[in-house]
Amino acid sequence: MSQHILTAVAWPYANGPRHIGHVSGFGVPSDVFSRYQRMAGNKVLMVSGTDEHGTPIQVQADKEGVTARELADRYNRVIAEDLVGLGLSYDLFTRTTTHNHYAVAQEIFLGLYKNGYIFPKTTMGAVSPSTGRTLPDRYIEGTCPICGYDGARGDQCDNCGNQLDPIDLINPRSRINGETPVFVETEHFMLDLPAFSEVLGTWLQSKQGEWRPNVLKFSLNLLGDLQPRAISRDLDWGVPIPLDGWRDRNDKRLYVWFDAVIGYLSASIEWARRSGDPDAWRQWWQNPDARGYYFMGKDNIVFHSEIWPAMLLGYNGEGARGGTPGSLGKLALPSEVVSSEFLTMEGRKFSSSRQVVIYVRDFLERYSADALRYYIAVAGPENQDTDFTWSEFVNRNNGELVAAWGNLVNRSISMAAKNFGAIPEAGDLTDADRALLERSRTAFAAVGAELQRSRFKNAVTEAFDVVRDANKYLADQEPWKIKDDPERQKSILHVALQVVDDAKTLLTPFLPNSSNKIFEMLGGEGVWSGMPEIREVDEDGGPTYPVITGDYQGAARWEHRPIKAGTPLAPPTPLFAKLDPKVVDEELARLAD
RNA sequence: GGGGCGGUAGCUCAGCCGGUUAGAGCAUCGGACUCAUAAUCCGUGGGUCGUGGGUUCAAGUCCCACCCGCCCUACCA
Repeated sequence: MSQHILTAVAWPYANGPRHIGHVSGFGVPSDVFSRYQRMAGNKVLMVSGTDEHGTPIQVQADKEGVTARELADRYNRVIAEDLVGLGLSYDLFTRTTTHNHYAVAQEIFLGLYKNGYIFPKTTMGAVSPSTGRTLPDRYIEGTCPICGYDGARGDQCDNCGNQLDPIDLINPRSRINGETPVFVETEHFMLDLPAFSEVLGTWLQSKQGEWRPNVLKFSLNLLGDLQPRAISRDLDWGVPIPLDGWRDRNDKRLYVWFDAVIGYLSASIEWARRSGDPDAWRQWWQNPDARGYYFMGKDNIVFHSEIWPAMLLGYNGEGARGGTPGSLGKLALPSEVVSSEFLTMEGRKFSSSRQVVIYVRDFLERYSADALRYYIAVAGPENQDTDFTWSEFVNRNNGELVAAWGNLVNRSISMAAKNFGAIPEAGDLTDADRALLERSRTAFAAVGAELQRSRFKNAVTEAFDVVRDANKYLADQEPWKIKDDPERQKSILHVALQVVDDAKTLLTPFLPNSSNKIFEMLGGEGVWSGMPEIREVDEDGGPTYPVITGDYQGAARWEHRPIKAGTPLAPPTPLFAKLDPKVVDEELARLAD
């Protein structure tokens, strides 16, 4: 039965290029999942984009002497290129600075407002006297009034751990330019999260046994002390507040997190419009059989398991204050929040400022996308923080991708090509032949079940067990020794090639580039698993911007398919590049800079 | 300070509701083979499961305390 699957991928923040820690959290897992779901016959809509509003972007733009818009334009493109390079199959990767996104974000705000879940409140805020801009708590530091530590941040003292109010800091100063902030009254809009604690609790409880326990436990725990949360900011960079008297103010904008999570919906709507059927998005958001899977790193859990669901419930009129759905109609909550832990780098935290970082684009300049995808799938931070080391990367690449899998493909095709020039016919099968064929066939259900649950490590490990068994089979059968019995030799190579073909299917979600090559080597025509591309688009003739999209309706299906005897075979070229162990030292030297 | 997660072989990691001699891959060592990017296959050694208590016939697996690492606590996945 074909199902509608929304793959909602966390929106990368447009303040710099992506490093491999970022893509190990939201990128590769979401793509593996989506490719699998498409192969399984489901209708996948995979959306995301760059998150371009907020104070950090404004601050960095000021620092570089450009406008926030210019900075966002730059990194929107850089990030899109990073993600395309990895082969991430977004149906639409867009951005939050589109007219469409502004309109949808404002519609959600209005729906919540009309249903009584948003209310105004006057608070004291810190303002930078020279720029007139609000200073978020994090951008203020000073002496802690409790312990006397001098480097306390406005929201918390790192020394004694106490939560602080920036107005209490002794000698407060801006971390941006050192000046002393002034505190003024400012009016903001608050999202009434407590009005959702009961309905969120019921909803979360229903996910027991389905979600990863760490995500669920964390989310349930937050329900205890939900507080109203400000969803506006004193800033001129962001989505305007769509109320009379506010709309035209250039000093008030929606809080970046409020608008960013709406991106999942606005991107779905933009995709539908570009596809020619403006209502197509409803199949993923209003169809009771559709499922929505959200992929992110662990620091994002609260926004996806608490705030975004609360916003949807409020828009639907399903919080404690009741209400009616807004003009878009009732919207679906996440089915599952899939969160990754963090990747560390040679034992240290990723840090762009301290050069403890590997950018995706630098990585892809020297190594293949499949090599990185494989490493993240098999050794990534799925259940706990994990450490990326270059020696581990080289070992995995050389020992598993090249020696086990690449070599199996190469030796099988090479022998068959040399001896028969085509896929040979199978004669009578022995027990060993049947056992191996059975092995790869049953792997589809086993690997598929793991992928369905987002257990990528288990999935790729099981798929690789087939590869190991196939190498063992060849070692046992020794087809190179039985030159006097070409019929038997044909059978063995037919079986080996069949299992190679099955394994390439099993590995397609992880290694789409190399699986596409194997598909061609074995005589496949057309596209096996589609790859993404960047297209320049615009909105009603406005400025163009890049989006990631693609046609992913390839031939790939999650099933065994018989190879055709007689298909011509050419001598193969290696699939994966073997790495010289010296690259470990070279890469470590780069880090030490 | 509050909350969450983790600390298992040299390395990177699996171990669901507690149950026989704690697993995988890589690395080490020994052997076999030569179709293949010297790749493959077989065998071998290696861990008082962070520390200290407790519950139990039985604990890596439950409870308590502590140590260490990481995340969130109004914006670095």
